[in-house]
Amino acid sequence: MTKNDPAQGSSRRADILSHATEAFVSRGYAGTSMADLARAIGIQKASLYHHFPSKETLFVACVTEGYEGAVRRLEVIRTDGATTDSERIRAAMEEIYRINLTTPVGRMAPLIAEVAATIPEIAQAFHSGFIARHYATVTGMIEDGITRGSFARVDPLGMQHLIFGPVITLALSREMTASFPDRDALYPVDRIRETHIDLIMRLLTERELSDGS
Amino acid sequence: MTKNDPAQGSSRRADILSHATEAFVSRGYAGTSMADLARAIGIQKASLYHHFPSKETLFVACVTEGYEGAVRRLEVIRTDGATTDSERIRAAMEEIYRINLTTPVGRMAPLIAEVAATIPEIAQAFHSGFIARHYATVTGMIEDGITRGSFARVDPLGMQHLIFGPVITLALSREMTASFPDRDALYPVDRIRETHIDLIMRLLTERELSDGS
DNA sequence: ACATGACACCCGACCGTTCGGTAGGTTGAT
DNA sequence: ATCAACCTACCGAACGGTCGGGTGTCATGT
Repeated sequence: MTKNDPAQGSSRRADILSHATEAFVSRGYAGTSMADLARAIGIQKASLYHHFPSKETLFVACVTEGYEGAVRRLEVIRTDGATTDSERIRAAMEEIYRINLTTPVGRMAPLIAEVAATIPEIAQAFHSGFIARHYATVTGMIEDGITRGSFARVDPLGMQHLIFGPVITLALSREMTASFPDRDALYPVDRIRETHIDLIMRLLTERELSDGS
Repeated sequence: MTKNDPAQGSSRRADILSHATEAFVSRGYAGTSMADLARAIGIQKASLYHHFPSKETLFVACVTEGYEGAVRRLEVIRTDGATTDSERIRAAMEEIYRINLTTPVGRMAPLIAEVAATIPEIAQAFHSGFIARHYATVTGMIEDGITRGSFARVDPLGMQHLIFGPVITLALSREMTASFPDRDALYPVDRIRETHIDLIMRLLTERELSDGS
């Protein structure tokens, strides 16, 4: 009958956000009900509405408050002057793998696509606040390397898709096969990541090749 | 009051499937209601249940009947003996772009991930029926090329992710930004595809490089 | 030291609406 | 006469959201 969490002050909000993010990411927006969510947290539905005025508001909070840290960590890697261009790209790619495979942020893209038609503002916010900044940071690192002569003159846009595409697709594939007993054999993260980084580094540091045809 | 479509015979089923696929793909499984779907098609909800006994059955039909043609077309490209290994890879990649960007099949992966927990059979079917066969075909083409000496000795698994990842992510990105006025400028399909193919061909046909470090 | 009231937090019960699904009848072609 | 195709009308359950009220905390006035 007493207050559930007297020692923690207002950690309820963060508790709700983490549970809601996990639920939205794994079951979709429409597939997540406020009643189920409240049950998972261990409070009543009306208490949920005390912290967030609507399901949509809760969802927007999950998305926007989820990516801030991830964006900043990648931007820090770019401005880290203590390493070489190649080492920075490698560190950035390892961070991108970490974000997309071990945090819910990387599994949010399908979620945004699902609600983009009904909540257009969320697609704009996610794209300008997370994706565009993520892409711009990596593209900037590549352009830095080209300017300094460390990298071959590749198309930064093409490289951007070659760097992010496999990671995001891998996160989606693992999400889709989460229940498979042989998931880790089908999608071995460490091997795929190392091979991926190796191939990207080859393209970035190769000497100019003669144009094929 | 007369029959709606007297000339078409039993095209209603195909009509339902195409409308349902589009709805599922753009609004998610839970976000698609049978009533809305019936309204979009122009029939009553009970008529929907005349053709499909349940929402889940309809969904499974959308998925399984959606990828058969796509898989076969790619397998035909592999066994086409009239072209070189490089031309086959190029043709396969163009077909992969076409499938993922102009048909609903390419946008189904997030959908499968959404329902994987509640309908486990669908994830298994989609993975073994579509993804695994798609991957195996491309991996096989690469191994063919390596065996014949046309390609460098790359890791087929790594190349597989480098080939499919950017395409699937591009389809997802364009889905997510469908309402943006500048979507085609943000994600210019033709330029991204050509650059992607070019980079893949470079990796496949490059002479052995000295190992960087 | 103590009463007081504002406040954050949470609850059980309930609202109107929509959900997936069903019952039973009508139509039109074979 | 039969039967696939389609209809109107309806069901119980679950949905997002609201209501009035209960409880513990804390700053304040006396």
